[in-house]
This record gives sequence, structure tokens and C-alpha cells, in this order.
Amino acid sequence: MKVASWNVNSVKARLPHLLAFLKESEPDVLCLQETKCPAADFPRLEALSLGYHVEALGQRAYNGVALISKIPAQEIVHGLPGDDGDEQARFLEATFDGVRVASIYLPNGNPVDTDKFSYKLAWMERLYARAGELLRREMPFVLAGDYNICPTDEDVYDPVAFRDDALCRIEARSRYRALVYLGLYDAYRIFHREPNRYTFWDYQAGRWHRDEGLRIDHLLLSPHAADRVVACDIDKRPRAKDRASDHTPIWCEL
DNA sequence: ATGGTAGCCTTGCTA
Repeated sequence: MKVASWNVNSVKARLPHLLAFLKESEPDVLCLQETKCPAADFPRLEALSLGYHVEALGQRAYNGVALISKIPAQEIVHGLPGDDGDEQARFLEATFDGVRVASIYLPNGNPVDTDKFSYKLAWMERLYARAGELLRREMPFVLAGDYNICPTDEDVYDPVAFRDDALCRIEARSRYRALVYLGLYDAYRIFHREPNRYTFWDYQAGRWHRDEGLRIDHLLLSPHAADRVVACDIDKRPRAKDRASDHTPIWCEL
């Protein structure tokens, strides 16, 4: 089972690139983030024409997540449990052929001296609780998405410049580590040890052409999923296209 | 020191 994750930065703006990725890479489950449209407006007919099912959770203009899959999603959870008052569309979880998969759009958290940062940290506490809940089920799972976390300085093109950014701050990194230390595995790091491998390059200042990016999109595997993983990589091809998202897909094969 | 880009819609906000 191939599971991929991609922050598309508007599913409507990225529809041609999305359809090309589905055709060329044929993921069994594709987790999308930043779809930026209500579920009713998601271009599902285009995905259906390629044989894919669509589950979407969205809102106008911001956020939005989706699960695009060859087989239908089962036991769908809309939204991250733990705060019924949270209206932001950032979490969608379902089962596919015995594997639980979540599409995660973790809050960015900048600027750090605002409630955006405290919201990020509180959201991470809820994700920690959810991961613990899933671990107790003894079922393989993949938490896939845009975590807006650079786990270490090796995941940032300029660690000094980003030292006080919400993506690198110690409070965010320590919560990410706590999540991993529950017993999860960063799929990319099972197969790749090299520093400075990225999934995001800012649109500004020629970051893509200079290969100045961040590794913030992650596939966290449960022990049962890690037992089965045979490959993981970042697919840089979509980022090189015209009118690309600022993120590129990451995938793993179970 | 500033502005640089992209996508949404609110000609500002989020990233």
C-alpha cells in the first residue's frame, strides 16, 4: 500500500498537477492539506474519473484536508478529537484495508508571541493524545501531513535564521519529539540519513532554485506500520513545475 | 532595511 502526503496550497489552483500526480504515482491513499475550499466545492468528479474516492473536510479560503484513495474510506473521523470548539479544518482520519491513515495540517504557529503559537502547541497536545489512543488499538497507522515542524537543525537550510520561528522553536520541537517517543517512526529517516533534504521551499527569494528549504512534511508510522514499510521518498518533480505548490509530495510503501 | 511570492477574498490575511 502506497501512502502519500502533499500540501497542495489550494486544490483548485493545483488540480492539473494533482491529477498528473495521481496518474504517474498511483498512490493507494493520498493525504492532502491546504485544499482551501469547503468539502462541497472539492473537485471530486475529476478524481473519480481516475478511479479515486474522495473524503474531504474543508472551509472557505484557509486550511482544508482530504483523503483520496483507490478503495473507499471506512470509519471516518472528521476533525482532531479533544476540542469541540475548534472550527479549523486540519484533521481527517480513516481506515483503508486495515491501515488507519490521518491527513494532518498542523498549525503554522507564527508569530510566536501570539495566540497562533499557543493554538499550535495545544493542537499538538491533542495530536499526542490521539496517537496514544491509536497505539492502544494495536493496528498499523500512518500520521501523514504538513506538521509545520523542522525536527532538527539538519532539516532547515538556515537554522540560525529560523531559530525563533514557530517551525523550529524548542516548545514545538519538544512536543514533536514527545509524539515520536510514544513509539512512532519518521518513515523518511528509516531510509535516508543525509541532512538538508526538504519538502517545502518558499515561493520568495528563489528558494527552490537555491535548494533552500525545510523538511516539514512527515509520515509518522506506528510500530505495526514500520514493520511493513519497504520504501519512503520525497518526490521533488511536482515542485519543479510551473504554478507549483510550495510543498512537494512525500510517500511511503507499506 | 526592505521586500521579495502565491492564493484566497477581506485591496488584508495566511503562509
